[in-house]
Amino acid sequence: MTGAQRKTLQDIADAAGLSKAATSYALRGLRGSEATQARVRAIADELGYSADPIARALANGRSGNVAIVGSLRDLWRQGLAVMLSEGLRAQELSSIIADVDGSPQREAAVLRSLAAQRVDGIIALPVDPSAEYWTQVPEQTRIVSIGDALTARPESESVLFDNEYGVGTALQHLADLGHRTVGLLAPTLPTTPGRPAELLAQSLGDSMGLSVTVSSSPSSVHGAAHAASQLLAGRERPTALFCLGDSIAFGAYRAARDLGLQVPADLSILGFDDSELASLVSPELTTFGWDEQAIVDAAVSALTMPEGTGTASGRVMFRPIFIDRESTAPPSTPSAPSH
Amino acid sequence: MTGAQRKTLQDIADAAGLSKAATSYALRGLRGSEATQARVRAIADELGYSADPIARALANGRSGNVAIVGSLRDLWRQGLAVMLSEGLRAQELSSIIADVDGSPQREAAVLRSLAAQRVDGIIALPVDPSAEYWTQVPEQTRIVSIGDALTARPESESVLFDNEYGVGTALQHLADLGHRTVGLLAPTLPTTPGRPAELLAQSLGDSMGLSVTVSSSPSSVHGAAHAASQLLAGRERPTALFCLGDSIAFGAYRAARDLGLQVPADLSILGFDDSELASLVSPELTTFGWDEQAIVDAAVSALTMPEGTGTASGRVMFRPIFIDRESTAPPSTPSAPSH
DNA sequence: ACCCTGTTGTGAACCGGTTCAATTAGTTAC
DNA sequence: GTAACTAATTGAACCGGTTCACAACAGGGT
Repeated sequence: MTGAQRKTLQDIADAAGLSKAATSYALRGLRGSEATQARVRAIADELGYSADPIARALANGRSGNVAIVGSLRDLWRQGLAVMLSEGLRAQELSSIIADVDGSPQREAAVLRSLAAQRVDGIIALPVDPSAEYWTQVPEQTRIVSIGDALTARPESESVLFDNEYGVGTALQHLADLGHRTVGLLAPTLPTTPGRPAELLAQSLGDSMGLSVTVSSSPSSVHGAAHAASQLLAGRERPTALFCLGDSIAFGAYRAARDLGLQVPADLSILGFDDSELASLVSPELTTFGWDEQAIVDAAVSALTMPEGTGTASGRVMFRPIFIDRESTAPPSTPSAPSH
Repeated sequence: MTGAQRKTLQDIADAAGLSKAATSYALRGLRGSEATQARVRAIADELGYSADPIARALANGRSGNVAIVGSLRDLWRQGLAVMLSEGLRAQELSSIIADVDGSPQREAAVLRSLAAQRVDGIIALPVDPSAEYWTQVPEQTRIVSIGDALTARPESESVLFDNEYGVGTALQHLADLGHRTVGLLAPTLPTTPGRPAELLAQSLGDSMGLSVTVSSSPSSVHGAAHAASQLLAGRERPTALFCLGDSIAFGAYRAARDLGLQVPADLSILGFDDSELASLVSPELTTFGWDEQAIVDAAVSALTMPEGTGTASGRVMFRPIFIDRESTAPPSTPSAPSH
């Protein structure tokens, strides 16, 4: 039934008694009288015409598809990737999702292969934001990075997270509850030198009189459980755990359960990146959420925005939203003075 | 630094002292002597040439990108979508992910808009597999559907799930434990008439002497909690709940907790679609898992496979894998005879 | 009338590949 | 030595749009 041949620009031109050129201009409203434009437009959608994106892409040099690259291991990023793809689709852009699985080597490789694909934009959830390889992609390919700015590419735009605010409120919350020693579980991000969040936590903790022990953990529930139990097995057991990622927090729950610790009575757990499951586990996880849709919109519009519009600095910052649920409480034993 | 202009086919031709045509053939190994082919190939990658996918697409009429459409609400499908996108990328195919959010109307609309995009393949996780609108997409666009075959498009290939086996093992497991009345929570899928799983459960349950009450539930944790508590509030409270989807199962946990029921002592819960979180909740969820990678590979190869290769029927079937954890147990009170 | 400017419309070239039909070179056969 | 056939190579057309440079024509001003 769908046997009708695709209509081409020439078909419309013929039907309108105009040249290809005039028709092309008219359809895009670039030239010709109002009357002609309307007439051509009418004919076009009467015949069910729509321009072939491929031909158009070839002619004007842009492919119309962008890549979403980064480490998509955890649920949060995975969801974000899907939302981004959706958001781009709304702008008539196709997307390629490339999971680099947490490895800078793969990230570099993917970037290289992307060059051949002629993507005309990249949204990155960078594994290694300070890597040099980000300069390998041609300058005219716009890059928007989410989470961290690309140090090697200062002209690229970024959507940042206000970690200072997040870490600050988290530690303040714990300090207010009376905790004195807290453990911080940060995701393992290979090569990235100087993780801002950890450093922030150390200095902010200091100023609040908290002793913060930092430990890194894979983003998987199992890996995190392992990392958490090691942290809890230390001689000065922290009374609260601040987990940079809900998956890690879930791992911490498991570790607590394995060690026979009650949450939040014996151990407070604080998450990050509110997931749908956060309110499911028992006790419900106190965590930080994001306005994901806003983040996606910001990233998409940063990518599609004409040159240098928007914020002067080329960066937008989002604040996490504190969601106080049930997994934090004052420490049961007032943090003993050393031993 | 990356200032070098893109190499075009003509550049290679010049460097090799051949015509554009000869070069094109040689690069693809379609014509010319072995020697020439090798030489051209060498020159090409010495100059760092790679064919522009857009120009190629225009010339041979296929766009090289496929769409992944369907309801991507739950974590499982979301993860699958990302894996599919990855799998397609490995075959040099870009993908467009379109979430239709569970609405057949949106599904129809998305399909319509996809036609304009000239996708040359679709992988569907159909909301309404029996809808007529699947015939709207041109026949030459290959469709692979996952989960349900498209009744309106018998020629399309499908990757199916062996529900009979899954439901059978699930009910058998519950029957063996001594349960007599079980509730089935199936996801709400609007318009889909005659949900096979429900029917299956009814008849299989009959043959095992089980009384199965079917109820539908949204796939979100909250919605499911609501649906579950309604089911549990019925006068003949089931002693076990079989949830078609882990998210629903998590909702059931929450409902049980709200009602003060112990899992699995007072209520057994059985999930479906093993998620990473299944082993996290307490007690760990007994559920069914899938070999997702195999499913993805099957779908991708069904899409890329040349005409009519593969299974004669055009369908592959996967069996869920039973994962026995902690959330099922014999019913505490032997299922009372009515009241 | 005449020049100037501004708008509408046009043919042709172009984007970067693929493919057809025709030409040229290279073998083998008699 | 030449007919006969196969393999290598090529120019030109094509895919379906966009864009440039220029022609045709309108109205305004003096």
